[in-house]
Amino acid sequence: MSVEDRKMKVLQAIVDDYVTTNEPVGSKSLIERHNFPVSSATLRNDMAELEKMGLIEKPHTSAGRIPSDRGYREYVDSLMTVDQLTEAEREDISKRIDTTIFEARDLLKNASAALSETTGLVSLVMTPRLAGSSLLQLKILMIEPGKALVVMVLSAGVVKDKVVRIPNFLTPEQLKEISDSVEKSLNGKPLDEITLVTLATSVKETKIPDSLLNQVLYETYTAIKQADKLDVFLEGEHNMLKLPDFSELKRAQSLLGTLSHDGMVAGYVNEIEKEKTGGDDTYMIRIGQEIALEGLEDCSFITTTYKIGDTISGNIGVIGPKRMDYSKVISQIDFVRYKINEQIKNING
Amino acid sequence: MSVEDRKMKVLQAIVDDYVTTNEPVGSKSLIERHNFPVSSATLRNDMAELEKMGLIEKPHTSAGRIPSDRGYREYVDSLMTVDQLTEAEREDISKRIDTTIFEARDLLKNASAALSETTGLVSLVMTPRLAGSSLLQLKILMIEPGKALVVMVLSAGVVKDKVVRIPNFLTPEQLKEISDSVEKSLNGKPLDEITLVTLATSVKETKIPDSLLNQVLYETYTAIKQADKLDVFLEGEHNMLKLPDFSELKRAQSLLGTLSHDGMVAGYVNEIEKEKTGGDDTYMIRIGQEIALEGLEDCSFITTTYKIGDTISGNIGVIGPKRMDYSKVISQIDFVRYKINEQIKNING
DNA sequence: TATTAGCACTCTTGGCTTCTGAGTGCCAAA
DNA sequence: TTTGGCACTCAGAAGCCAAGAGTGCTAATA
Repeated sequence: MSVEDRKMKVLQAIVDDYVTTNEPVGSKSLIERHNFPVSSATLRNDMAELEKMGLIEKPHTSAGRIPSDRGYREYVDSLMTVDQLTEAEREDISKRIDTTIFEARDLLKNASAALSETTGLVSLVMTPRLAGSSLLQLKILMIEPGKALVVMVLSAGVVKDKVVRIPNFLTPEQLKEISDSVEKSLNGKPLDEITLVTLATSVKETKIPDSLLNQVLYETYTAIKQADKLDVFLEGEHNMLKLPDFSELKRAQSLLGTLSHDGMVAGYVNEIEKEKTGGDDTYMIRIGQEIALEGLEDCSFITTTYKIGDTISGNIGVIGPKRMDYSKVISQIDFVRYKINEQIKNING
Repeated sequence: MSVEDRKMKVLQAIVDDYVTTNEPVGSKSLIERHNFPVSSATLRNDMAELEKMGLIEKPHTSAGRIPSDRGYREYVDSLMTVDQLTEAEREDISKRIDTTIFEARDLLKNASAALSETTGLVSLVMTPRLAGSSLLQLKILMIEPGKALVVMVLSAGVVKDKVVRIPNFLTPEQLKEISDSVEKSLNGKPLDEITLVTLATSVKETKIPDSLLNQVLYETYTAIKQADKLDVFLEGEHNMLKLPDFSELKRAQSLLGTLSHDGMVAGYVNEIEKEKTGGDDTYMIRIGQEIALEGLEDCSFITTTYKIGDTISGNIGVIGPKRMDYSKVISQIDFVRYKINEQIKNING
């Protein structure tokens, strides 16, 4: 084994040990726990070099080493081995997923809960990105005078709806006329290509007075626009309090404070998703300082993609301390993702 | 002022002081802050008696006194004066409430956020209790073969829907036939009086084969039953970490752990709502040990009722430390409740 | 009887010191 | 390049002490 190889083994050992013990790891305990065929003095030299390379660091002079953000990065990119879950672990996750759920949103919530429970971390699920999916049906139903329900069916059978205000004296027949023309002309159009103008042209031939028409169109438009809004479910925030990493109240405060702004988190996940290079089944991992959200400096994000049909996708993942068992967590996310995909196929098939 | 009266004044002063300072309050500082026309020794005697009565207690021998649960109860029931919010405070809350929201659920979420921000505590909003409200419309819309949307309009214009599975080869016409008969016969019926049998009799006269019919009926039934499910929104859990009352990690852990089970919290609120004696605009206050939820021994619940129309109601309130400014919080809840009621009237009117 | 001054006693809190042990860096030898 | 050895560092635990806030009790007083 070359010296370089050994240094990497040392880094790997440091990460592994630190993740399990949460104690800075020193040369002596490293020798004890792993069977390096060299002395502690040699490891000390290696560690000094790893530190020079910026992969590990000391909390203070006379302490052991902990991985730096770059150290974790190296570990995740090159050293870590992701192994399969055991049958029991798979079984455990499967049990938590309710196979009777028939609506995507509920399914995602359920999966999120399952993920947070099995990892003991914060789980994160983004609702599907629908902007690019197309409108297959659109119905405007009269609820009562002045109030209607816009129901949209999108690609892959996703259903969205919204209650809207309409002119009081619009009759059900008029509404149906509008609804039918809009549906006819928008059918198959991607959501993000629909504009107020598209809508207006679609009803040119109806005989309903413009003043009435306009409000209905505008409300319908907002309903369509709202349909592709991204929601995020965060679950298990309280798990973070159990971790020694957040036993300092201030850290916990700032972490949970930030996580409470789910819009910000959603925005961030969406952001990094755009920068993603690999395929749908790869992982986005963001470590420590790489995360551009206040209060998450000591955290890592791991997210991946689930799919609804061929085109629609969303994200699922976890937020945990930098010091987490990346390998295990990744395989857990992977299995949950697999379950989601499977069940969605089930629903749509 | 009689001796008894003074003792109550002393209790009141102790609660007030303790709420603001979070320090056990002693006889001397009591004299300093309030102008009791007696000496500290007299107050010491009074305090000894209040302690005998179980209204205050000592954390340890040589500390000041803090209110006991019963002390808070006495304070809340008889001593506290609830005063109006200032114009600025009202203004602040009003600003946080988005008046463009048109759907009850969103409105409630928004109000919940507003309440949590202004109180700095955890806000709690229950979705409306719909079990007793009646079904005004019911439509089953075909989404794609095998999949339909059940849309229900309830009293006061509340809309609920659910995607359900239907037999693959059921035609839109058949579905419409079922939908129409069901709607016709259920029209005006309270949700909780609808059973599978009611549904079955409503479609007796259709010519659709039973095998097809049964699945649709069953799914419709589950949709109706699911419509009156109570949800609860908790917001601002992270605020609790800022309070000195939960600076001990263990308390914070167990509190947030329990709050993460929102089903349990919802169940509990529903429970105490049933026991409620006063009118709709009264407050339910539960203090410390009175709360039958693990981890909330140091908390108080304050809830009240908002209304949708004349019959439908739900709860809104906060969860905070026992040591909170009851008077202020109550007036804040009250104002948010007022805003909700007002805006719902707006929507429905 | 209700109130008050005085006093001895209690207990937490915060500051200080000391001690211990794990860990480091470096040097000289193998 | 590796190793044994050694002096040095520093966080954290343990122990100690003094200060301060508060109490209960007693005896005197209105």
